[in-house]
Amino acid sequence: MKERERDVMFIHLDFESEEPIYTQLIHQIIEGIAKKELLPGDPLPSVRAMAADIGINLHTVNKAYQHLKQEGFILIHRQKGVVIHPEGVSKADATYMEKVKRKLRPFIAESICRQVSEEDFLKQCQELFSEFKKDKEGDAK
Amino acid sequence: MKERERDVMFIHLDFESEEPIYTQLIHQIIEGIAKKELLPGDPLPSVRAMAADIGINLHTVNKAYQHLKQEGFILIHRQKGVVIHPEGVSKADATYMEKVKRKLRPFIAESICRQVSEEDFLKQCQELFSEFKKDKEGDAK
DNA sequence: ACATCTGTTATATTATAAGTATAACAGTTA
DNA sequence: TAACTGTTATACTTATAATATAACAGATGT
Repeated sequence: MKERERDVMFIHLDFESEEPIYTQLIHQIIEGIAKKELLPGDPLPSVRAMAADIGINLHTVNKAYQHLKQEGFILIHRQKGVVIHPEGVSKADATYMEKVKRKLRPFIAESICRQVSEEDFLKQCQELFSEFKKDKEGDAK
Repeated sequence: MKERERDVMFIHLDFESEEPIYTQLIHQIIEGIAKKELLPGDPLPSVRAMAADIGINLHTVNKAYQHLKQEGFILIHRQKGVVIHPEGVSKADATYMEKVKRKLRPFIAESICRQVSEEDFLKQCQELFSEFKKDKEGDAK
């Protein structure tokens, strides 16, 4: 077991990573939603509880929550609590797709330099999609 | 014409972006290689010339060059100059593919939340691949 | 020989971002 | 009343990004 890592609930943080903690938190929660481990209306721990659980400062958690709120992933009721957006995340529009494309470009450029075929690259994407849909098997009943 | 932007040769920088300048430089050069605008053996401007052309500090350029050197995109001959790696960039291995997958995961997770179908996501990737191969038409002769 | 170019190294400064540490405020709930 | 909620404010440390000079050592061209 490595040192600077923390696992709490579905949250996995790597304190050694160069990726900021609050960004990791954001991604972990979005992954939870994508995997249907977090459903619309589900409550999230308070900023203090989450901070205490994973051993970081409450402001770092708050920063992540604010970002998630701004992008429509969660709702924050002033004195109630934090919940996954009950009406689901807003669907992708043209602006979002352009953002994705802009962020994807560097990876594809480097992959082309390294002779990764278009087929192999798409295969990686497909594997990731499969990974996220794996946990949806409970839908069968 | 916007203010804080600079276009020199194939290099396009956005000083308003939150993406660091040296990172933008790295990506622009890698894109140039991917598009075959920069071929193995082609010279790159000296750190001072490049810095003067795009109006930034030579250390910022040097930082980008060092990264590109470390990852095998360019060669730096001490008192000669900087050239695109004559023997091409090293091919992708399993480690690189894992890195790509790890970086891709957050985008796919968010896309799933926003109800982007696997097909639509793959289409975006295909469009990017097409974009990079567009400039390869000169191969016909 | 001399001046000019090359990458490299060193030092210093400014600005910004990340993360933490306390503290307090205003509502809610038990 | 006590314990909880998100929020705000202030202060501090650390790291990174970017700039500004300056100098060194080797190569090149005149």
